[in-house]
Amino acid sequence: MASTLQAPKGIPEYFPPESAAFLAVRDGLAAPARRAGYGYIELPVFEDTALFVRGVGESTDVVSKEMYTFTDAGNRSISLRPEGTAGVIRSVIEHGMDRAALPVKLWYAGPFFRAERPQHGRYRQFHQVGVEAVGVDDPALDAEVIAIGDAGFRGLGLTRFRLDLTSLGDETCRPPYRELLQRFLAGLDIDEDTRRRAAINPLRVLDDKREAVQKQLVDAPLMVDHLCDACQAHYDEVREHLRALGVPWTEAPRLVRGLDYYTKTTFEFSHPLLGAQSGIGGGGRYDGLMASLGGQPLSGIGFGLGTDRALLACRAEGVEVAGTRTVEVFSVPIGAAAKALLVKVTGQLRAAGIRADLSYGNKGLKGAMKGADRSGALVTVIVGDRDLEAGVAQVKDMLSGEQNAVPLGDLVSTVTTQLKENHL
RNA sequence: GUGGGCGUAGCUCAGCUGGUAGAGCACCGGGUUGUGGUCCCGGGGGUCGCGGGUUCAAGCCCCGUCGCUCACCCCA
Repeated sequence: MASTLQAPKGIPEYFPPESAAFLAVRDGLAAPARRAGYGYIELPVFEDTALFVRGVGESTDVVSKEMYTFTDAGNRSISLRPEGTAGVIRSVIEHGMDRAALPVKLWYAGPFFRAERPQHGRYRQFHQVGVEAVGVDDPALDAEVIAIGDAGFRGLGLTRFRLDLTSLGDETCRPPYRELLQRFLAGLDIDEDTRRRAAINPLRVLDDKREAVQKQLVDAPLMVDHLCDACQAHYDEVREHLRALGVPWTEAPRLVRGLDYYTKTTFEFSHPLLGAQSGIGGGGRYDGLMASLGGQPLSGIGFGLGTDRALLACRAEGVEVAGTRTVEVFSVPIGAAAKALLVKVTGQLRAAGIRADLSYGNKGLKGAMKGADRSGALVTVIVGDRDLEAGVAQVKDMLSGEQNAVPLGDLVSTVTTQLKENHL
């Protein structure tokens, strides 16, 4: 704080001990996807700006104002990735993944960047865990993706999140609905800004937060009442599978997405304890994206889950996501000869798969024991000249306080068994 | 991008109507020259976010700025 150098605005940093929870959340969110046969994909953090422009379209100020865009040394326009789907689809097309067995099922995790004004749960660098299932337009796959998201949050111990679900129709039924909605909105008493939105992205008006606007929208036509037969059947089947999978949801006919390429199934996970930025994940099916990026006209479905917000949700619910104990055995040397020995022993313990640490800095015994205590170790190994002469080490159980002399030759095996017997 | 609140030790915060900084926790050391977690004693730590202004005097008042925060906006 006294330093003049600080992290860029709006970027959360995770460091010990809290960073353990971040890792646990990230891995916990990804676990269900891995169990469901999704393969990991590692993508660039920046891409050709055109990828996002084409993917997102120019409908809102998302592209113009909220992307980190710069020109590189080769005079290329580059943007830090603001989301994951476009990059995944680009990679699928570029490497011909869609020419093998379908669906292509992928998961990813990493940082994303948006130049927004920060607030609780909204950061300029944030993290998402996402999946994409490309190439098969099967309602059962929609249900799988949604169930994976649900399982991710549930696996963390979260119980208070909700899942909103709806269908946005497709190229057959959405255009006529859109016109119908626009005609309805034209008759309302709304301000200039909203009128402009109604022209560009009428569905967005449906989730306007202002009560005065919402009051006028009670009789607004809803997409779910105007689905074509194919979309209706698709949506019905998704819900059937979700029921079978035991995933609870809420019908949310006013749930919208900002982008045109979203079709049919659309969903969002949110958490009531997070304030204004309550969305912890969301996704849906996209029919138009792949073709618009130059690939085959294949459908896909995916989601992005917010790692940072999921972590905030865990805190808000009081869910403990990561164990605090990082070390099992802590070694305390008294004197140089003992240190030389315990450096070696610590290496042997680690090689045996035990989390081991030792007291550095030639601390006094008392200080070193404090370090042992703080490390959370279950067992402490203490060695001084007296022990070296006798050919033993003192092995202390930190919970009971019991301490025994163990022949140096048996040290690693004794510690191993003691850990197993007492604490596993 | 717009508006409100906040910014004092590593952390959480106190500091009355302006009189040149405190607590708890944490950290280090001692009580216990080979033993932690409790207790007692002591210690190190602060350009009071930063810059400017008002004043004899600013942590406190004013302006700007950076950051955090809550909301708007937006939300791929």
